Amino acid sequence: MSSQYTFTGQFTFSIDSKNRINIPAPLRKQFLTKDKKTFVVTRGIDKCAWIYPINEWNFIQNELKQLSSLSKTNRIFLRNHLRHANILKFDSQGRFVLPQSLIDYSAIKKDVTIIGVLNKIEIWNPNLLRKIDQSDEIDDQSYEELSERVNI
Amino acid sequence: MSSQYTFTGQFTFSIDSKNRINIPAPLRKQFLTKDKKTFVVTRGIDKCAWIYPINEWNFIQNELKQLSSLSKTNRIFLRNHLRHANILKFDSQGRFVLPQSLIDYSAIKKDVTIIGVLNKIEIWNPNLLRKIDQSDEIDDQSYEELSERVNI
DNA sequence: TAAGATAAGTGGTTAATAGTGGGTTAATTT
DNA sequence: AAATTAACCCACTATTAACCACTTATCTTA
Repeated sequence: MSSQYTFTGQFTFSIDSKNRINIPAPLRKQFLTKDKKTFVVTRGIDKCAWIYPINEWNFIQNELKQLSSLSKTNRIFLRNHLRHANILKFDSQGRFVLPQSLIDYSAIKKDVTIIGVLNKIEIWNPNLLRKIDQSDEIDDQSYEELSERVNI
Repeated sequence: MSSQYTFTGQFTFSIDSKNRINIPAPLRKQFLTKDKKTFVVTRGIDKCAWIYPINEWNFIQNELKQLSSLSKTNRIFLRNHLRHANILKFDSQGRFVLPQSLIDYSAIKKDVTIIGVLNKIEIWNPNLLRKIDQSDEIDDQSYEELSERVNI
């Protein structure tokens, strides 16, 4: 079963003196109906924070349970993805406080860029994202491979 | 399954002081019956904006959901295709506001040329489109290749 | 073909919502 | 018990969305 969430779009907001971040209204709306206001923030694979709605996270946890801890790669992967996961809610204004460890990991200062990526939301330092934009171009070979799996 | 939409034709309209663009009536009619007034505007591959009716976009989204974020190529691809996608509705007059980021990307000033391209609609800066017209001629070889796949 | 009626394109005003900032109290923690 | 953190509340401003109004074009019908 695929995700019921369809986060899209990009927004640039600011983080305030109490480390609160506002979730853009278009994204926030999807939370209110489906699983109230609970979600999980954790480390992204890139240098950003990932936000999953709680029932999306539950689904991912089930996927992770399939991985045997006999494999070293699996052990490392599991550890790093679970230890930084924080279960949070947002306040009556639609904001949440981003844990200090994730602020550090994502190198977030004053402004944040928030991106909807279907089943999750990414929180970035705008400058870092811009750098990634320029360096992480997809080469033709990768596009060729993608084209065999995705038809858009 | 091929698309149910058949957008065709070219129209030149103006964008107003509030960044609103009117969808030409002939194109607009196809929205009203099939999926109300919701659609997605995003970056075209060329320097223009693309509009997809929402259920057309849902089809694309389902394809994208197949891609795992463990792959770096997939992450980049997903991010860059979803971040510029805005889910919008048009107002009671049949207009919508084009997000600033897409105005910049498409270099749109005062006038816009709106083109129907089967399952999507393109929004262009008229001058840019004219330039493309002149430079982007299809050579004979490419036509030969096309002829093997499309019978018109 | 002329006149009325309808629809289409454009413009502006008002009301609601979203983003941001801060303060006060309750709850933890040390 | 003091200090730090979290929850809750209120408030200001800017942006956005809903609403109304006018002009031009197109269609209909006598």
